[in-house]
Amino acid sequence: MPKNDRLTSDIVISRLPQYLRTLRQFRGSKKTIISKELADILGYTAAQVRKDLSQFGEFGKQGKGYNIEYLIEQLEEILQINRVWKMILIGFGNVGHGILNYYRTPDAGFEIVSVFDIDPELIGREVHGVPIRPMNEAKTFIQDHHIRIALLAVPGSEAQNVANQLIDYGIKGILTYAAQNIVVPEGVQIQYIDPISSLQRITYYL
Amino acid sequence: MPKNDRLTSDIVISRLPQYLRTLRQFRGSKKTIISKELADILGYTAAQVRKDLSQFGEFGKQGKGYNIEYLIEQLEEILQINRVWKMILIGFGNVGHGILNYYRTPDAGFEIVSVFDIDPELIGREVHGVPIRPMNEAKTFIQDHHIRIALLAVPGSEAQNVANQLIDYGIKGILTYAAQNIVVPEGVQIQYIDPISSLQRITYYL
DNA sequence: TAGATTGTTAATCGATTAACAATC
DNA sequence: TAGATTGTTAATCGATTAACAATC
Repeated sequence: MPKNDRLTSDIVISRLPQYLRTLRQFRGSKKTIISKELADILGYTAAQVRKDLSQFGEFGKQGKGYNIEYLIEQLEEILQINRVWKMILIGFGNVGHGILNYYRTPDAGFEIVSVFDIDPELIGREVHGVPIRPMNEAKTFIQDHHIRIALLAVPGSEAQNVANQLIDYGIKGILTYAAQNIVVPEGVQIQYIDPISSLQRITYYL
Repeated sequence: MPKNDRLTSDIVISRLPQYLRTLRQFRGSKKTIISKELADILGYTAAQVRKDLSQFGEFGKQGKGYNIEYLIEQLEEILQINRVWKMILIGFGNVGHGILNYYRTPDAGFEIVSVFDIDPELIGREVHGVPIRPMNEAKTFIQDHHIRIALLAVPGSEAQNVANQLIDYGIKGILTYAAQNIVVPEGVQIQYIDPISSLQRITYYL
């Protein structure tokens, strides 16, 4: 039972997946890890690691550190990834195609169960076992399968419109690959994958 | 001449690409934009937009706002993207394939000029006009073509090793798609594209 | 000129870190 | 038990925001 009361800031949440990823690397090779180790690998301070984790419970043991298996379990529960999330992918152009490929390794607990597009050429096809359906079936599909998460790979000019539709159909989380800001109502989560912005951050320093 | 003396924090830099992207959307439709508009679209405050921009110069006019074309130019200069950056892509599995597709639209000032892989099946092929070369030619290629940026799409277990090599060969900026932390020396920039972490941030709130 | 909005200062807010008592 | 490391408090640091004089 996390003691998080939504007082936890988003910046703390954004570090949890990093802790989890690092812990998984050590899984098997040893049993416990101390805050300083975790911190050094990720470039944080030991105090910050302990502070972040302490927001959700007391997972460590004084003098010993954190049990890796146990902390992984706890983080998976906090992040709600101790199950498989079924997602839909909207748009099957260059980007969408790449995304579908990316998620073929389903180890991560996220699975694309259907693609949607408006191109009649694509509709009805099946790629890597995932069917491509027409956009106008999205509403029914989302509702019938209780889909909460959508991956957006449509042209930037369409992104906001499509997002609005999806939210209307019941989608609560959107991961968009369109380099376009999307405004979402309270209670809907949006995350951006924007390699160009990342590259621009790199070139600034070169 | 930016008055930035490396006192500018990375968090400010990370917002510049967002400002730029938003400005480009408005390009054509109007001549000027005020800080409040820019802020509202991105979910910031007007004060923050003005403060961020003021770190680099006085780009606005009291009573008028910012000339969009001019501000775009300035941001492009600050971010050093008023030219085309030639990049190499390391690894041509599922992920690498998707990445190559992604950068086929070369409007953004970033271009993949060569792919490198170790798979003999792939080496020698050419995809979308981009040749796939053996890893052992990377050093010469990087040095001959003065490549500064590499996209990394190798298995997580290889990421650190390959990054070390690339840095040794002269690479100064790495955008990695591997879900693995990479330690780089001072002066080398690293950015992570990690959709799984982004999804985990989403599921936390669901 | 009057109105609007910038650039910047000072105040506030929040996040990070240092330090240490608690305890494994 | 002695040594190590946690969880947490208090101090510090840095980022955001409010407010306003300067000025287009």
